[in-house]
Amino acid sequence: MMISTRGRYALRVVIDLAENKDKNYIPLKDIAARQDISQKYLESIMTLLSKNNIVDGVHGKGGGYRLNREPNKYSIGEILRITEGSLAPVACLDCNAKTCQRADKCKTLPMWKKLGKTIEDYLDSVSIADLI
Amino acid sequence: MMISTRGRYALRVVIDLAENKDKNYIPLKDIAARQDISQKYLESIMTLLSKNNIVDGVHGKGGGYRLNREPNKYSIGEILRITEGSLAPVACLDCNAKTCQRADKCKTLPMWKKLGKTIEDYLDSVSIADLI
DNA sequence: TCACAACCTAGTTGATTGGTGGGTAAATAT
DNA sequence: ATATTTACCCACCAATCAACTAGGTTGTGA
Repeated sequence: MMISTRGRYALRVVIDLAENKDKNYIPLKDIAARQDISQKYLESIMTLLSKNNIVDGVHGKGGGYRLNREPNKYSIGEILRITEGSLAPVACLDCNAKTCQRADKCKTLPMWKKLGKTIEDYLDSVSIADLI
Repeated sequence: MMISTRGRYALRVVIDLAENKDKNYIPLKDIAARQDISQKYLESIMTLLSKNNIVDGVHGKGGGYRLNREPNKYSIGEILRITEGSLAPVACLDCNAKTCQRADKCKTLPMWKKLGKTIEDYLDSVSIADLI
């Protein structure tokens, strides 16, 4: 299992925001209700998305969240990389992994790298607009 | 992170056995030493591989493990599917997952399916012989 | 019958997942 | 002003899993 609920929920939220981008600033309560996801849990995900400039959040009455780009400007890969931390299929490929001392003679490393690139290429090639 | 040490170690063991397939029945002790992996931990992995007909194991003196096919007859996907249980990138795609009631209207499911197929296709296209 | 090696069962430790609870800060409506 | 609404922040928690470890049992060859 590679992608946890954090990443999957984040995608669903961004899609939800994209589908409602005419009415700007949507309160989290509405999204949580529509998507049937715990509002409290979504909060932590939205903070991540907000801090990483995926959405804009506005406090107070009439506030909520809004996309800051057109849906076709979001790739799935970008959102998942933020919420999942990394898309690497094995620990050895994680950017902040200490380099394995077997790396130079490792028979499997090139295969893992190619797998990783295959995954990233696919996820970067699909946009939120493609999913609506 | 998708592939754990179980799957990665399993691949390294099979590669090790493939590289030493002339001298048949190699004790786990030797493999563990060469690969610098805890012998005890490897035991549980080997039992999996043995039960799933990836290797043949023989008890007693002169015993050990041996591949039961040519290296090019093992795909990476087959070995990982056994050791990891599933290669599905999300829980929704796991074969023994209860089908989500949102599935029919889920905007992301087709994308996950395509990602899953991309991953499986790649891993099934590479054989152990390709890694030696 | 001894040594060797696979196989079996049952822990343990630490991290991660998927949350919950209880606030504070900012913006708007009244 | 004040109440209400909303994002945002911090700490905690239960369950699960990963990655081992310990100790024993069974089968095999010399």
